[in-house]
Amino acid sequence: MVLTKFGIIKQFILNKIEAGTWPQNAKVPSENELAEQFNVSRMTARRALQELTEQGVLVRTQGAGTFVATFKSQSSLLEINNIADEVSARGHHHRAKQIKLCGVTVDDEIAILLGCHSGSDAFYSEILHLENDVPIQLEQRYVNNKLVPTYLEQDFNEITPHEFLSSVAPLTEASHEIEAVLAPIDLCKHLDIEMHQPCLQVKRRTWARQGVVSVAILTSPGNRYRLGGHIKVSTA
Amino acid sequence: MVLTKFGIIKQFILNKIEAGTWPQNAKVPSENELAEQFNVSRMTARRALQELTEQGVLVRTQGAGTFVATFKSQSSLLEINNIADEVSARGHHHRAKQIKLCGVTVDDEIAILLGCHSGSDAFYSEILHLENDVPIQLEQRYVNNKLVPTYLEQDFNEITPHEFLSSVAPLTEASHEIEAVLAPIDLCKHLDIEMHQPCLQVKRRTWARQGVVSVAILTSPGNRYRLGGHIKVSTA
DNA sequence: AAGTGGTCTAGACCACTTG
DNA sequence: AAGTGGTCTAGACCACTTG
Repeated sequence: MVLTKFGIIKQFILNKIEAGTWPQNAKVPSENELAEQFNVSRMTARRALQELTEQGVLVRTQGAGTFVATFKSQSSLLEINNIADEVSARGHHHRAKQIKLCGVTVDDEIAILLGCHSGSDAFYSEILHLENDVPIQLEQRYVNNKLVPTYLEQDFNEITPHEFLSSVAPLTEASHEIEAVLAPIDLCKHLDIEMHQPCLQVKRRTWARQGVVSVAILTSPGNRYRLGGHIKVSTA
Repeated sequence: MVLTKFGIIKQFILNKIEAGTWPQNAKVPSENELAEQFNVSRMTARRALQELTEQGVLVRTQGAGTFVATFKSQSSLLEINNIADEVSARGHHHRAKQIKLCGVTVDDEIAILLGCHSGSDAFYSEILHLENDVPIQLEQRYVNNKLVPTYLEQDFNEITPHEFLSSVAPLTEASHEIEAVLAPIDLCKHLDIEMHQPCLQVKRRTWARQGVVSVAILTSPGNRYRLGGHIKVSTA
């Protein structure tokens, strides 16, 4: 892995904050100071500060400077994938049932999301998650077969795709879309619900360093599952 | 409002997508093409493409090009409240219609959420948000009458509750619960949907420094609204 | 081989905040 | 007045994908 210059500067800043050297509201070096210190152009130093600001780690004010944010915005969205832990945390029993595990030819939509070509091959898994033996989520997942060549050799009754993927290609990024939908009839059967029952559907794309690892479509009956989150806004 | 050059290019691209000229998966002009067309440097054209990619509007692949994304991220969780800005960002027209604005006696559930006693008084507003005159969200909001005594004097056809509340009691924290539900019949009427239509419902509690400011119940037709988000894990 | 996006430079001018 | 962040330029080299 080749490190970028702005990545090195980001890590430097994160380390200082992590170590407590720069506490909340502390002023961090200016673009010019970082540029000189790391012997890079101002634009490169700027990019490091900019990305940490977008991540909610820093707060910037024109004319005044760049500061460590007061609260770090946290999101439980990152943990959406980890339904096994979530169920366990409620003191309930989690079980996963592998419905499908195979290779597929990807269509246009999935190809773009996975960052591969339409018509190329990928792996596909379909897993039903149960909480105390009640179905709470159907996980349909397309996996990049180049990044995870051993995916089809797993037994997803024993380990969740999320756990397995985390072990071979640690998550670095994720994006989600959350929608309310009516599930198609085959999904209704798996989830043991009526067709008119609203479902929460999360489409999630996950990245590792090497690129897009997988695209998951998570469908849950509206009356058995909800998402929650708590966010603290960085304030001055 | 001073427009930036990259802002003009972003708007140009959004308009093309909006108009259907560039459908999903369509290739958009390259950095060099945009730079020439708008007579700007490549870095400026790049920034427009980059920001739209971060917003989930575009997808980029090195060597291949930039494409219109299949899933459009519509809203990040932090900005759930700010539906007016969100609609404007899509280049659409936002309008709000005040349906109710009154005092109420709170029941047990709302009392707990608002941090007051059951049977005490609070303010209540009901506002319908429209995007290009199509209803996209019904906002039911209970407001702490001690922290915001002037709430009933506002005209929420002119200013959104979020804008008003932000001006008098800046947001410091928020929590959400997201669910898929079937809307009760009166909500269906306001939203102009059939009763069997699944809806995305967000219950949001917001804090200012002084305490809980308000509890909002945001209900949107599943086919007209979705939530999106992108998270980066801190990495080098 | 040509085109694309990813990173980076060394400058510039500006609006803004601070002492 | 000096420093800061915000925007922008006109170049450069690279890794990667496509024909």
